[in-house]
Formats: sequence, C-alpha cells, structure tokens
Amino acid sequence: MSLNSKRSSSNRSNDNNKRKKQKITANQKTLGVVWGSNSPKSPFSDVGSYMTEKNRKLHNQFNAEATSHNNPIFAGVSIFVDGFTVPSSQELRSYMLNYGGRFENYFSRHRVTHIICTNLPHSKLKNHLRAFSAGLPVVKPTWILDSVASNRLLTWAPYQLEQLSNNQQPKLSTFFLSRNSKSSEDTFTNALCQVEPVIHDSSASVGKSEDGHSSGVEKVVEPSSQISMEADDTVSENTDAIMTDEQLTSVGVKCDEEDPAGGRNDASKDERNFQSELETNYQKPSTSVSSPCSDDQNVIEFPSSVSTRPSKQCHSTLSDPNFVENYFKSSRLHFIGTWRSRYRKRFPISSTGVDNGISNINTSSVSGNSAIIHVDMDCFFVSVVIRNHPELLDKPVAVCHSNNSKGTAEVSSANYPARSYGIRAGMFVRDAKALCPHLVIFPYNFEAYEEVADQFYSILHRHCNKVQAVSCDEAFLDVTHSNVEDPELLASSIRKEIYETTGCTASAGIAGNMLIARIATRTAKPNGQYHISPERVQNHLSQLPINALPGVGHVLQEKLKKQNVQTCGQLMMISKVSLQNDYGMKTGEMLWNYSRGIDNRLVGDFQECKSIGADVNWGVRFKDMKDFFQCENFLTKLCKEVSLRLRSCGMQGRTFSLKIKKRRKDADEPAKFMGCGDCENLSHSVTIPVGTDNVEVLQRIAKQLFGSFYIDVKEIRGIGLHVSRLENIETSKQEKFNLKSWVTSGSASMDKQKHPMSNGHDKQNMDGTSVHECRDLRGSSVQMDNNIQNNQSSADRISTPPPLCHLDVEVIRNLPTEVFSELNEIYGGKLVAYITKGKSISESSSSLQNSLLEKEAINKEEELLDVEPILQKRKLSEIEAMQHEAVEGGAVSDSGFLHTGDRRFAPMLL
DNA sequence: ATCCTCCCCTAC
DNA sequence: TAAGGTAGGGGAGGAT
Repeated sequence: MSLNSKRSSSNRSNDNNKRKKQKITANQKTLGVVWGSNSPKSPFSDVGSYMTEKNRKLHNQFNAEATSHNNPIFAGVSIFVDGFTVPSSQELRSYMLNYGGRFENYFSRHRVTHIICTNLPHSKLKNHLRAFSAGLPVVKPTWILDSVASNRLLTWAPYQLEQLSNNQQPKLSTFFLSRNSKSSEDTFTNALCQVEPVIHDSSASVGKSEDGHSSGVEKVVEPSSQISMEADDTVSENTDAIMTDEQLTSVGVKCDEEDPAGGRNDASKDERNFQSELETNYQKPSTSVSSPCSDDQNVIEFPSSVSTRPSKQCHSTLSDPNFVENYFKSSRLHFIGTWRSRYRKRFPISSTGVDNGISNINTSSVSGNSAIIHVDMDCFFVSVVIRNHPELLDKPVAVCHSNNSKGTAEVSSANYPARSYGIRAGMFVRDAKALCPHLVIFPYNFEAYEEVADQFYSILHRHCNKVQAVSCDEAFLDVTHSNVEDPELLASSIRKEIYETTGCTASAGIAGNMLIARIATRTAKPNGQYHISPERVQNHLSQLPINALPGVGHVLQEKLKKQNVQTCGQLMMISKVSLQNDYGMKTGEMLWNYSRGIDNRLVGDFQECKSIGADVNWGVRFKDMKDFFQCENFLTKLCKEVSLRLRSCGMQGRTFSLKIKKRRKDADEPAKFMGCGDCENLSHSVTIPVGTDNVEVLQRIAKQLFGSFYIDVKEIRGIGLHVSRLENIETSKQEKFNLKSWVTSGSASMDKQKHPMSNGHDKQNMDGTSVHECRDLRGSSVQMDNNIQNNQSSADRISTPPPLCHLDVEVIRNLPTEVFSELNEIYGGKLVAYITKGKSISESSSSLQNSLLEKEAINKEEELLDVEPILQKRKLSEIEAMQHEAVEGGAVSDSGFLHTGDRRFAPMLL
C-alpha cells in the first residue's frame, strides 16, 4: 500500500514535469527496487482460500450448535458483539443460536446486521463507534433479552446506544432549511423507524450496502442463504474472469493435494463441500480462457457481476449527472483514504486503558524498554485477489482498472514478481505492459479488501490491546507492558494467523519505537520479519536512504540531495539548527531526530478528526457555458457527499473550503485519460459562527465560494470541498446552542460588515482573482470561541441583535416555534410583521449573492426594488463595487464571464 | 506573539 | 479509455 501514493504522485508529476522536474526523479526509487524480485515464499505450507474455509467452518459450527427453532425470532439478524457486554457475548451467542439468529466472531459489514454494545463510558468513543459502524445499528444487549422475553423481534430503534442516537434538540442547521424540506432530525428519526439507516459511510455503500442494511429487522433473509451467497462472492470473485482451463485443473489439483495450513484436520471435513463449490464457481461460463501468461491473449474480461462496478457508460461530468457518486464507487484512492480513516477511528484507544498515552510517556518511552511491532500486509491488493490462484504466486500480477495495453489506467498494486520487471504502483498500465507483456491484470475487489482488513484487525486485537491503525493493511502494536516475553515470537504468531485466516502474507518489524519498527518492516518484506535491537539502530540507519524515513518524500529528498545528503548517516552530520533553518522548525527537528532513530510518538496516541472533505480531480470537464448548470449540479452532489460524511462521523463544521483545480494556461492535454493535467490549485474558504452538517447550508456556502473564484467553467479540472473546525454534534449542542449568542455574535459581525469596502481586507490571489475575506464572520466566530473557553454566558455579552433586514426570511420562517418566539421577543415582537411582508426581499437578495448560480435571480429585480429600497440599493452598490474591483484585479475569466458571488454574505444572513 | 488563510508536502 | 482521494502537518505571509 505504501507504494500507491508514490506512484500516483509520480503520474501526476508527468503532467507537471516542466514545473516540477524533481517529482519524476524522486519517484524512481521505491521499496520494491531495494528488495528486488524476491518471490514470496510462505513459511506455511498452504496457499489458497483458507479464509473462506475458516469462515465456513465457523458458520457450520454455529449451525451445528443451533437448535431447531420453534420461533426463529432473530431470523435475518446477525450480531457482532463489541467489547464487554452484560450479558456476556457468549450468552448473546446462545440466544442467537437458540432463536434463529447469527453470531459473528469477526466484524464484517458484509455479514453483520447489528452491532451489540453496552453504554460507552468515554464520550469520544461514540464517534469512533459511529464511524466504525458506518450506518449499521449499534444496539444495547437488552434488545436481545427483551425480544426473547417478548417472544418476537422488537424494533431495535429504542435500544440504540444513547450516545449514538441524535437527541431531538433543535439545531442551527434547521434554521437554514427551506420550509418544505425535512429537518435533519426528521430524517434521522425516520431512518430509525424505517430500520434502514439513511446515514452511511460512502465506502459502505459500495455494492454491499443492500446486503448489510436491508437484512435488518424487516427484511428477513434466510441465514443459510445469506452465508452461502457470501461464500460464493468470496470464492467466485474474478475467477470466471481470468482463469483458464489449465488453471482450473491446477487449482483443483492444488486443493486436493494440500490442505490449508493450521487447523488442517478440522478443515478437512468441510473440504468436499468447499471443493465442489470451487469447482462450481470455476465452471461458470467464461469468455476468457486464454493463458494469463501469454501476451495479448490474456485479455481479462472484468466480471460484470461484481456489485461494486457502476455503469461503464459514464465516466465524466459531461455524460453522467451522477458522476460524483459513481466516481467514488470506483476510486481506489478514495477507498484507501476512507479505510485509513475508518480503521484509525475504529481502534483509537487501547481496550484496557483510555489514557494509555500518559502512562507510556512515563514508562516505556523514557525507560527505553519499549517493544513495538509494526505489521504490514504484503502488496495487499494483489495478495487478496490472487488468494485463490496459487498458480499465480510466482507470476507477475498487478491490480488495475483496465487491461488495455495502450491505456493510461494506473497500476494500483504489483506483486514482487511484477516488481522485478520494474513495475510499480501508480504506473500506467501501458508502461507496465511494455515492461512485462505477460503481466496478469486483476480488477479491484474492494469488498474482499475490506473483509481481509477486518480480519487483519480482529487478529491484531486478539493478540494485543494497544493497536494503532495506520491503514487498512498496516498497524503498530505496543507490547511493552503486555505479558509478551518475546515480541519476535508474537510477531511470528500473528503473521501466521493472518496468513491462515486471510490467505495473505504480512511482514513485521520489531523495535523499540515506531520509527525503527517501521524501518525494520522494510527490511522484512516480503513475508518476513526483522528485529532491530537498540544497539543495532545506528548501524542500520547509517546507510539507509533518507527517503526511507517517514516524512521524507520526493521534494524533501530532492532538497537534501542538493546538499549532498542521501543517507541517514549523512543527514546525521548536519546540525539541528542548520536543518531547522533550511526546512523549518518542526521539519528540521524531525529530520534531526529521525536520522538518529529518535521517535517520541506513542502507539495509540489519540487523534481527533480535524477535517472532512471530498475531492474529485478526474473526469471533470465542462465544455462551455451551457454546462454551467451541470457544474452547479456537480457542486450540489459534492455537498451531499460531504454532508453525508460529516453526519456519519457525528460532526458539524464551521470552516468550509472549496478547492478548484484550474487548467494551467497553455497546459497540454493531460497524458492521463480524463486526468486533471497541469493545474493551478486555488482555494477559498469561509468560516461561519456555528457548525453545521446540513446539506442545504453546505450548498449555499459552496455556491458562494464557487462564485468568488470568477472562473470559466471550461478551465475546471477538479473540485474539492473540505470542512474543518469540526465540532462533535452532542458537544456543540450542549455548549453552543444558545440563540442569543448566535444572534448577538451576528450583530457584532454585522457592525464590521457595514463598511465592507473600506476595511482593506480584500486581497489579491495568485491567479489575480480578488478575495474578500469574511472578516465579519471570522471576527464573530473568534469571539464565540473565546466565550466558550471562558465559560461565560454569551447572552450576557452583547445585547444588540443585528438589524432585521440582515436576517434571512426563509431561515426565520423555518425556526422551531419556541426558537422563533424567543427571537421575536428579542426583536420586540417585530419579527412577525417582518417575515409576513419580507419574503420577496429574502429571495431576491439571496439570489444576488449567488449570482448566476441562482437561476431564479433574473426575474426578481422588480420585487427587490419594491421592498426596502434603501437596503437593496446599498447591497446592489456593494456588489457593483465588487464587480468593478474584480475587473480591475483581472478577475474576469478568459471567457469574459464574471461572477458576482461574495463570501461576506454568510448563509444565515442576507 | 498569535492567529488566520492559502498552499504544499506526505502517507496510505 | 478510466475512476489522480483523504487527512494531517507545517510553512509563508499577512492581520491583529
């Protein structure tokens, strides 16, 4: 997995080679080069689908134990028990056994329908669990007990874990909703009642969401059929697409001759079934029977049955109105990114101690007796998809979207035999094929990766209670204070179990800190382990190339190279002061420390989520102004995506940043099909006083930000929306939901906004566009922050609300009754009269803000001038002034298109 | 000195 | 054809 980024950035640098030559050279060296073409040799005697076998075994065991159910209350229910529960997980398992349900030993969203969990003591945990559950209901064990007592399946909604359920308090986002739209609470409540959660992690939505979500209470699925379907999925994935007759035979022989490694005897009793299933699957009609090792013959037809595969027809913003959704379903980098984040959230803190960080500082870190194990799966994507193809173990294999020998699809993962040909992750498939014409290409199988990753973490947690996830296939374990006598033995045991369970190999590094453990894994790969004792650290580091250090990428490597520094030994010769002068305080210190093997990071250090966003930088094309509304649609969909992601984490954000990739002037067509090519990266942001996850608010903000770019849509090659200053939903509800504080903060800000043009806050962007900073909003938000910190009642601070004319009528109309009454009181009862006559004002000025993005704007000017002419005149003159300023600043796009969007008008105000 | 925005770099 | 995402850290430079 570590190769992906290097290669993908390398490809992108192909587009930018004139500007950033160093990127290309810096990316030439990878781990694969260093370790050459070692083909993975298993320490265990078997290969193949032991994972499938083991799962089958567990399920068979469960079925054997299950009594015949007179009343299968839990038919279709499959639980995973998370952590300590009352009653115990074994008791819950018994209930499942006796009443027709299923019990899963490993968490998999593919199989599990409900997560059972007792109340969580630590407030932070709930968000991690929410993210981890990704839409699956997290329910208290009493749901099971009560269902049994009632002799029927009760709805789980009332049993949902309290900390995870939204409370019904009104929230600010409802202020911004239009009258006819549902509040987010409504949506969530409906979701609860309808069983199928509306909110889900985007990665969870791929293909399996139907299975995972719909097999809840109401849609009962016969347990046995569910399992067999999954087994089919696992075994049949890709096989009919790639296997040849010859290979079919070889697989059959292999399976006959060799049993899976550990537990061989236990497994053998199910083998006949397993074997026949394999054969059944392999005998599916296959249109491709050529040898995978013969050049152009091995055209792989990607299985159309793979559920993760969206329509092939649509691959750009020009042809697909749902491009955003479809894109994320197929993006490997999206999966890598979301998994990384998911697993980090899922296991943020050790199971035995919440404050392990502090205890570590006082003991292991200082005493120098730490024992850290770094575990990393070998060429993860390839390993997973060739588990069922032992005959391909020593053949060059890669995972890629396309097998087109002339194409620009990127190789995502290459096994070691492929690497011996110089094939690297990130390389175009045409280049890879040029290096190795008989390279076997497999398509992605995201579901399988997820399943293996879940198993990987289940194993790690069974062996260690201090696990820090790095990504879906990589983690650190701190075994310092466990009862482990020999970390090397433990590492060996873990790797063995990973192999036996998943059919994939893992490597491990063992050392006294995370840095050295990670470096040790580099030596261990593939399929090995390596221990670096403290006395051997210096020796090991001295010849190590600097880019082996985490944090040293191609740019830093190139800069250091210019100083004749290529190894850690050479780096060590430079003083800390000098490094800090050249590379900044933090980076300099990091280099100084790492070159000496010093690393003070702690396994399990908790990291709060700081930002959430979504980018699309592929397939983005808008031909001309006719596509403007398509661009708007794109932005809308992006906001939906971000809103969903925020909600799935239980977060709301205050700062919104829109990134645009703009084709660089005179840039050639990108080498990569539908790529973004050589671009300028532009970004604008805005901060609002109170956090939101509401999609309509996001859309308004995004459109305003978009307008501030003054960009010709033809030039856009990528768009990203990011939300930061995140606040936990519950925390923010408790601490900040105070209407007066919001109103009065708004007032303070509006005082500054009264003279927007004379504040001197506008500045010039690199691209010449004018940026109007939201000094008003930022000022108020800072004020609010300080207020919260001081535990001071914000209602006591300022007593003057903003003028009525600054409030958005639509927002006011949608306030909950009690909130409206409160606000009306603040305005001395004038609010009622204001909203009854002010509808036209709101719509008109809002339209003006959003300029051409708001289609209905055109016909509203008469209304606008009829009502409150003074106010509107002022606003119009401001906008005219800004337009003038934009023209002066060269902000008119090449097409002569001018936007009038302005971020100073915050969403909650006119 | 501190905070902010914009942007780059990095890892997976 | 093809799916070049995600998130954290940090530096530069400007505002206060």
